[in-house]
Amino acid sequence: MEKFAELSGVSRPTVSKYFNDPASVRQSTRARIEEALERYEYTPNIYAINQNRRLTKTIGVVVPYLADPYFAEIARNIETRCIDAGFSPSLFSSHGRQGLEIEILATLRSMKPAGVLLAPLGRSSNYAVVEQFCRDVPTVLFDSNIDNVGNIFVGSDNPQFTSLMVEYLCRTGEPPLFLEMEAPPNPNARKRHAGYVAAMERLGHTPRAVQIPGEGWALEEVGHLGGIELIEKEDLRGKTVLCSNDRLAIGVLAACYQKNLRVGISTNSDLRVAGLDGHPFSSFTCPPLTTVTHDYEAISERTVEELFRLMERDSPQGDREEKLFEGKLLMRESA
Amino acid sequence: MEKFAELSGVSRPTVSKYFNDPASVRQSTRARIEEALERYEYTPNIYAINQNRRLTKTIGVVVPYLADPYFAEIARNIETRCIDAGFSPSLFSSHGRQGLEIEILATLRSMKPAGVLLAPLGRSSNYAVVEQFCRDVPTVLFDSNIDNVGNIFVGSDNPQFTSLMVEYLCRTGEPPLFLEMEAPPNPNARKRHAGYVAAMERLGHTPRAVQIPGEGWALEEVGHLGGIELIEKEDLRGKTVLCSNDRLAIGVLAACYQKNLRVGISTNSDLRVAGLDGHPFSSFTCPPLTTVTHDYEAISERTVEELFRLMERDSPQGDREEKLFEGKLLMRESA
DNA sequence: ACAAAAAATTTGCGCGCGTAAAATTTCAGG
DNA sequence: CCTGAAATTTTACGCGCGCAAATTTTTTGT
Repeated sequence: MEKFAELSGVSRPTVSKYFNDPASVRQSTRARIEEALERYEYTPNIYAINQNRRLTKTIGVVVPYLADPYFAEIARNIETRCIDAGFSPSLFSSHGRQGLEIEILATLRSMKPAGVLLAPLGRSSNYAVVEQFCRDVPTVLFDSNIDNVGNIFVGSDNPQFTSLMVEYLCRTGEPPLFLEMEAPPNPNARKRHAGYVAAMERLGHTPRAVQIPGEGWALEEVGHLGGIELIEKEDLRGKTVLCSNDRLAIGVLAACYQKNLRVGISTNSDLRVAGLDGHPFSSFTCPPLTTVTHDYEAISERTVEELFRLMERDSPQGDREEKLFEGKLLMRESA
Repeated sequence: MEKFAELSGVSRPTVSKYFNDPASVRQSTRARIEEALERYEYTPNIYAINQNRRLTKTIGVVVPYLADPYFAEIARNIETRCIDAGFSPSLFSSHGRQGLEIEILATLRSMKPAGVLLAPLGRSSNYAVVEQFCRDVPTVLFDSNIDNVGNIFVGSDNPQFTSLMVEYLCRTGEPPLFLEMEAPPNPNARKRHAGYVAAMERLGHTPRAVQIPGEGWALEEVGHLGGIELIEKEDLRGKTVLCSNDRLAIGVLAACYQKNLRVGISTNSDLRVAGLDGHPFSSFTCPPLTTVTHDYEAISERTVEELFRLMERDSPQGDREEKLFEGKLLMRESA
């Protein structure tokens, strides 16, 4: 950079200024630098830059499980927005492991990121670690809320999801039973459960939640095995099964197929199956899955937006905020 | 670090050595450092480290489209291996865009990574850029091969995939027609096509490949629309459809369902549908998808292994190597 | 037990840049 | 044309560390 500054005929700090904000130098010097830039090609060393800057231009993005299409889609969306805003997103997946999440937060901390978008593991997050992290680094929590942690949470209104679906299902047929994992990796499951119970009671029905065994993120498999087991134990014909999420539902659809049960709303079907999430591939199941979808665009937009707002005001002021987005019912053929 | 070294009673460079490799200092000094570490908590500044090291401990991982479950799965696998080997993987997705891939490679270049695992866009990669990158940075290409670029490629033997499947399909029923995209985002499609034609001819059948319109990475949708169109144009009953990949097949399954065609090997089915890839969710389709699966474990293991080998020998020596893994037939119910 | 070799540690140096303060240039107003 | 404030550029310094060479300590061979 020293040499490059010489070649362009200005001092090194001026060149430094230029790279931080080309508009901060006089038009004439800017022209000189840009001209030299074309002739000598030079790229500032990001490590030297980041070492000296108090805050970098990096934005950390952490999701609990990147091989889940829902998070893959959200991450893709968020990444694009960060890039467009002139930041360099740095993507991490906790792979469902608490230890990794802690490590990632430590790494992130040392990266001095301008901000972090964190979808925590939730139930299996280390509360104290996440809490302290949010206190030190401008962080927007998304997808999974953790009570009283961080300044802001952006996500979906999970009870509303279930409520919406329950109302629809009750209006159009048999009240649903609720299928969920015994130990769901994602804490939203709890809220969906609560939403289910509330909605059923509001409508004058008796809620019935079925817990199926299994843990981890292989949700389709859990749904499949649990579905098989349920079908063998109980005649599901005429009934309606609302799954805690689309991936479980996909597994249940597979189980129904295997057990020769026709799923759908048509008169010659045996039962209805519905999911929650608006999984990217949910419209290609057989039959296409009726579900409540997140507003992916809105959530990722708002998440990024709120982070930028948080980054600007350096004071960790004010009340904790929660921005919840409602889901939209996708009526398809499975229920 | 200066202060910390004082507190632990050794010189700063010794502490530096300790952090680079705890085994490189004497047992007694190591104990002193670790003791001090517990009392004063100190983390080296990664930026300062990376600025001064000629090569960092970073390993770049680039995939063309992270929201594709296949890449998500591979990336997850690879990341884990890198972490276990003591490196910090840095994950990037090109999101299917050439411009982004170029940017990512530029970023990566400035990150001085110890090595890079690159699954290029393929057809729409900028040949010159990728080629030069592989020349400058130890890089293992995977998934998509680019002729004569880089020192090594690790991937699947695509012609063998198709060949294996065609043989199976011909042995057990009607010879398949081949369904593929007009403009597939992934170059492996070409090899699968070639493998299909070769296998069919070898078996004495007339190959027939059907190109369906569409581009980009929304493969299920492309398969779905293309499937619908095909079904409307032609009676598929009694036939066998081999799709260029599982995601297309999932779309085709949806199309069949919608058009009231029963897919499967059972006698009361209308047609058979098969895919290629061993998509993570392919066993949960209705019916479960018959496919040829990549050896995910072996590929990711080998990919990482070869990178480490490449990193050790600094000379960019020798012939270009290609490590191809055979696929395994997964006989399920769809074909 | 002693010299030579090997291993570990320390000294000295510089990496490439941001940033505050000082020096310079530019520009408006009279 | 001159003065002073504002905008811009330069000077001076230090960030936190890796690395090579020099020094010290430990190990090895006889």
